[in-house]
Amino acid sequence: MNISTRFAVAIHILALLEIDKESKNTSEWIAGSVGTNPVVIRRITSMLGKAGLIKVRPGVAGAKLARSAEKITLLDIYLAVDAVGQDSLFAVHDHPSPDCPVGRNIAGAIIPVFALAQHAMEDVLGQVTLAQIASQIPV
Amino acid sequence: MNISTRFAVAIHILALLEIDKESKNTSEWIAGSVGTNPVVIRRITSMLGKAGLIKVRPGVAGAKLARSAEKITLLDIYLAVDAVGQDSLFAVHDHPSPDCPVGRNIAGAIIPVFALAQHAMEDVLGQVTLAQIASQIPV
DNA sequence: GTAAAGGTAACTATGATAGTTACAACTAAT
DNA sequence: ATTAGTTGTAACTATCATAGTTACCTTTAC
Repeated sequence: MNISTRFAVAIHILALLEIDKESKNTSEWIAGSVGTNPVVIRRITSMLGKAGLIKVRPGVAGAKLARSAEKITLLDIYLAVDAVGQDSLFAVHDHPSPDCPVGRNIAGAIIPVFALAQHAMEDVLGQVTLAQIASQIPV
Repeated sequence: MNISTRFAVAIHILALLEIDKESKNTSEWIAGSVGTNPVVIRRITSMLGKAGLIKVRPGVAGAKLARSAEKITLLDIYLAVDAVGQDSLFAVHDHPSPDCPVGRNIAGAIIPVFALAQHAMEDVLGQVTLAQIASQIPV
């Protein structure tokens, strides 16, 4: 079980926008770099646009970062594309028995730990900027 | 996208074995507490047994912890049930273009960050023991 | 030998993902 | 104003993991 490539593709798209400011960066062009279908790209750029990370307009070719790459973290991207729902990285079974002490209390015991673990992961993402990723890509 | 309930159910099973040492703890009994089918339980106890966390024997009712609950962390359980493959919490798209600088280098730029993030999450799990979980369940 | 239990294969239903086609809506250029 | 190019999005498909279920073999205890 893993987090959708949607997240990795979103990072790819934004890195491309940061680095290749000359090209038109249409969904078709981006799709070529990512190696997928333009609709997949448009689905993701639509989410990135709604989250305010990029500026896209219907009918007009290309997309642009809405703010500088230093001010976009991987966590921003992760949240934008809904990579993992809030506190839902770990699923918990739905119907433990209310007649058993363990069944009654297990969710309460593990959910806080799951939340801590998820937040630890997200904190790492929050400390890495798009600029840092882009800086590792030679022009 | 989230991590299978298999992990939460495994914790539930082990907590039950720790707390309810009197009952026979057959797969059917455990299934009642978890609220699922006995085969689902047997699938998981089989994995826990192969990982050396519990002792189970074909034909003989019940399962027992193979070592004390203080010495079993949630990370041990997570690894036992293969909740997430090694360094595979985050998926990366397969076919970026080798003709594009971003396509060529994006995987190398993000995979180390993904690994750090996953490890941060796993570290939290490694710091919580089964005994701590069990202690939160009133008898 | 028999009853009770675990181990496991096989099948189904469900849900998320990713790819694809199709088309409406929009913009810019002429 | 028309047209070409582009985005936005719905709809459909294929694939995969999960979880539930039935069935049956094997093993153990008595």
